[in-house]
Amino acid sequence: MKTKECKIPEATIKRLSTYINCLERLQVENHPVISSELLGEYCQVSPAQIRKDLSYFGEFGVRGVGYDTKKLEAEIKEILGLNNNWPTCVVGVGKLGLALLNFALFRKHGFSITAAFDSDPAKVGTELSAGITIQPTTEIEQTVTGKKILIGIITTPADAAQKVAEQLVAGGIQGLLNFAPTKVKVPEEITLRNVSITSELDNLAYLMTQKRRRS
Amino acid sequence: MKTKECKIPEATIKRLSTYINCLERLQVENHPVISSELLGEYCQVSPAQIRKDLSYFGEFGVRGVGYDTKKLEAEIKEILGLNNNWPTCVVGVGKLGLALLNFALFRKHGFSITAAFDSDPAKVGTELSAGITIQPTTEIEQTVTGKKILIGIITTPADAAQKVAEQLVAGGIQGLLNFAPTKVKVPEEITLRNVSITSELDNLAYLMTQKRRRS
DNA sequence: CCATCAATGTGATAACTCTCACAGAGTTGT
DNA sequence: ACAACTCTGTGAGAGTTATCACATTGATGG
Ligand SMILES: NC(=O)c1ccc[n+]([C@@H]2O[C@H](COP(=O)([O-])OP(=O)(O)OC[C@H]3O[C@@H](n4cnc5c(N)ncnc54)[C@H](O)[C@@H]3O)[C@@H](O)[C@H]2O)c1
Ligand SMILES: NC(=O)c1ccc[n+]([C@@H]2O[C@H](COP(=O)([O-])OP(=O)(O)OC[C@H]3O[C@@H](n4cnc5c(N)ncnc54)[C@H](O)[C@@H]3O)[C@@H](O)[C@H]2O)c1
Repeated sequence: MKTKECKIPEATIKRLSTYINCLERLQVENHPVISSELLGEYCQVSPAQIRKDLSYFGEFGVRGVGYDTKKLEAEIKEILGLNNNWPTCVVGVGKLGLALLNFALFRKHGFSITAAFDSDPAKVGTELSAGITIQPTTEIEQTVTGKKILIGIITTPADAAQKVAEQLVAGGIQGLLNFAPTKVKVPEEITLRNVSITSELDNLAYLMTQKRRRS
Repeated sequence: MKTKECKIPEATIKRLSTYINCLERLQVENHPVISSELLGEYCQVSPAQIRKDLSYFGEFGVRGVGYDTKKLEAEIKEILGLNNNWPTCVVGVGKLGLALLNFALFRKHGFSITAAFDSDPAKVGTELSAGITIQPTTEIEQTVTGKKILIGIITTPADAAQKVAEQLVAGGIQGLLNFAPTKVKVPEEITLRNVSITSELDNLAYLMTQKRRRS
């Protein structure tokens, strides 16, 4: 795998992630090989876009034939770093945190959730399905350090997010995925992504409103 | 509110949604007025970007002063169409579906979830907190039509997503938010957004891998 | 072994999005 | 009433991302 340049569009990375899901399904459906044309139809991306996305990282297809689904999936996982094992923890075991804790696809992408934290005394001590016990937030720092956890998922209410982020950073976390509807601030060396599910719905409402106004 | 042109960047819409959350917090923290500079710091967007985003839709600030937080929030909600009431339903009341059903921020943005469906006979009939009872999927079409539901949220496993989408469309749905890791196909007149939480984590892994390789 | 064919990989180009710098509107103080 | 000042709104330009068209490559079959 060669990485020609450092300027890969963020949108490309997002698409690579969806290609994986398509490729997995294609294998189940007995397609050992697929063209960019057909893959594009599957995941609703133009064929040229797919080829361009892949060309940033190397040549993975066979001209005149297409891509080996199994091999391409492995290559993309390598590109994204999903062939590593990423020790991950969840802070805030509420409705959303519980959903994420039980989300099977995460494990398939290399993320293994090895700890869960909550501030609610009633929840602390609860053993979750995966053999993980909910720990108090006071143990965040030492557990993250001790278990060498690299990724932290924040699913606490908004007003707790900043403090939780700081505790995770103190423990030596390297990446944070924040679901709380507030932007947390962390040192520059920490990789941070804020996820806003609400904005997806808002966007839907906007598009629908546009259509309505136009007609 | 004037809409000068039709070509609003998607990124702008996404940011408008986050501005709302910031503006709400600013009001609670007793800031009746805010400059683009400070708002930018709050939601980690450059001041120029904020002004440009807003300028697509009109003039909302007072020169030399800034923006009225309360008024601006209302304006943005109007722009996004969040001042309407959006009757919404959830299909697939699993871990994620339940989290979304109980998510308070949705209601604040104008989305009122008025029905929930699941194919699991053990779940059908369960009364959820909001006074909503889980209905069988066979009732999707008639309920969507009867309750004039406009938005459908799909949180079923991937292999059920397409069929569910078709049932919702048959009932007259206008917008779909799909959380299943597969792209569903619907008629052009339906507004569709696919949400991929996995790709957010994948993206995080990619960024972290980049940093690691660089050093 | 060569001709034919299908689908990739990519440079050029078009489209889109963000950043910058500043003119000018409105406020505040004298 | 006027001057000094602050922060908005925006055109112009830089930078980024997607699309297009086609030359190129490797497979396939006679
Ligand atoms: N539920 C959703 O569908 C959804 C969607 C998008 C974003 N979010 C956001 O995700 C977060 C969690 O949502 P939820 O619906 O799961 O809420 P929830 O109330 O069900 O869960 C929050 C959990 O965080 C715990 N908590 C509170 N303070 C804490 C602290 N300081 N340290 C550790 N844990 C703490 C609570 O005990 C609770 O278990 C919220 O910020 C919400 O806005 C939720
Ligand atoms: N859990 C997460 O954190 C998460 C994150 C991102 C995406 N997703 C996706 O969201 C979807 C749901 O995830 P989950 O964790 O809630 O799974 P889940 O298994 O907890 O829930 C799925 C629910 O869908 C119901 N269902 C199955 N077939 C159905 C059908 N044909 N019609 C109606 N309902 C049906 C099931 O009975 C179940 O209640 C999956 O596609 C998953 O990939 C989940």
